[in-house]
Amino acid sequence: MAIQMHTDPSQEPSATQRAYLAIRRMILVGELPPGEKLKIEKLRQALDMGGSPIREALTLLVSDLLVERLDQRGFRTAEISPENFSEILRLRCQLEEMALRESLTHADHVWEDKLVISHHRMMREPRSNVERFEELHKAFHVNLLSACHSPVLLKFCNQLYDLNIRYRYLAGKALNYSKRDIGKEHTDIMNAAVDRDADTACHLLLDHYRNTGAFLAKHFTIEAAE
Amino acid sequence: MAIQMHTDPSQEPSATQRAYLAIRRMILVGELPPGEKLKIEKLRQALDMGGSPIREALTLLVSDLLVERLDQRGFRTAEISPENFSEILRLRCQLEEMALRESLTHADHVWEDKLVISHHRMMREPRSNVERFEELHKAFHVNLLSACHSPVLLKFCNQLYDLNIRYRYLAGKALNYSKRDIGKEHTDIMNAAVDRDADTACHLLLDHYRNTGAFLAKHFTIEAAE
DNA sequence: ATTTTTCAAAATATCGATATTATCCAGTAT
DNA sequence: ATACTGGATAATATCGATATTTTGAAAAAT
Repeated sequence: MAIQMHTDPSQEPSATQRAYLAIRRMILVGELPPGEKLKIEKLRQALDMGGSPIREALTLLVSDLLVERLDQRGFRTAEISPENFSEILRLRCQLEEMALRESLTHADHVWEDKLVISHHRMMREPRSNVERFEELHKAFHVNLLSACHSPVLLKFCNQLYDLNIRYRYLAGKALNYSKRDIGKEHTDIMNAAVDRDADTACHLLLDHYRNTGAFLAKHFTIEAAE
Repeated sequence: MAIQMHTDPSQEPSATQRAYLAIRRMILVGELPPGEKLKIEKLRQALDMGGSPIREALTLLVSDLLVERLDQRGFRTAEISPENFSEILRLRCQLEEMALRESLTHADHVWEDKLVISHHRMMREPRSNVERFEELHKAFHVNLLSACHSPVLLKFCNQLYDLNIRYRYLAGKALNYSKRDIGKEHTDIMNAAVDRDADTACHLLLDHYRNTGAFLAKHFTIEAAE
């Protein structure tokens, strides 16, 4: 997360913060399609604020690789491509494996509790509420890595996670994930993690990512061929 | 780098660009010490421009982990710590190894020429001109990895490189690097890379980083104990 | 003495207006 | 027709001013 979060919920967020979260969401879920020009004036009106917080939010999104900045020519949402997708997947597997292994070596019972709770919440949420489910799904994966003592690595993983989730949204709801039992995959990962079995946990996690990746890649190539 | 560079040098850079480069430099070389409050008004006067480009530059620097943003309480330069330093070093070794191996598998003669040239320029530059030397030193290391087809990974490596260089500047000019022959280390790395000998090149590169790292870590602990 | 409250000074965040710069299209020349 | 040029239009980048918010210190209360 590029923005510092409030710990005090009574504080209402700054305009920049609101703009950041709103635009970020719109890009992730595909309301703002890849390559779309982001006109300050339009966003200004849509979010009902001045130009400064919009510009600042967009600048923050540049660092998340969700927005591109063209000097003197404004902002646009990041382009997508099969190469970019496979790069994200590859990097994600490598960095998350590092993070997961380190997380498991430091994992204590507080971590374990958080993990179990986030797993439970995710399993309870109906898949129909897509955005809410994705939120809980992300929370589960973040918690898995959360005992890793490397904030920079976690930041990278987080960024890559978001970039990947964007591709998942863009692929559309058409994703029934064929015959996979996603619930079981998560449960197995959690169990291996709770057992501190790093090899198994990493293996399961990366398979989980790669299976989804292969599925999405197929989807994109079909779409590109049409 | 977060900012889009101009390919056309006739264009003069935007105020934001100027501010970004200037402030970034000041942080890297230590003119703006760690944890320093970055007051818009002060920077505004120092760089002779309005507040907007300053804010935007600072926001870009947040993504580089060189500046921290505290919602409603402005900006400050990132703090340093021994933990942060060793994290940077560790991550750098892991990511640069990945990048170097991939770079070497794709390395062609254009890459090789660029590498040799940047090595030559670095070796010619007197160490007395610190900032200029560091620029060339960075160019050499960037070129080593430049054939890697993973822009995101390269971006990460670049960021980590800058974070590390900052620690080197902060440690001060007191660095004579004891008995090491830095020039030879670079030449050896280059030769292994030109031979496409990934194992040797990685080994030498990581030793190069770890030796400097150990040296700096010693320096920091001495300083912290004083 | 320590904590709490209050209030002024300082700094930030944001807005609206303006100066700059890019874009697009019509008109002209080839 | 096609390629270039000029100028109107739209969009961006930047500024200066204002509204909020934080900070720090003095006064009041425990």
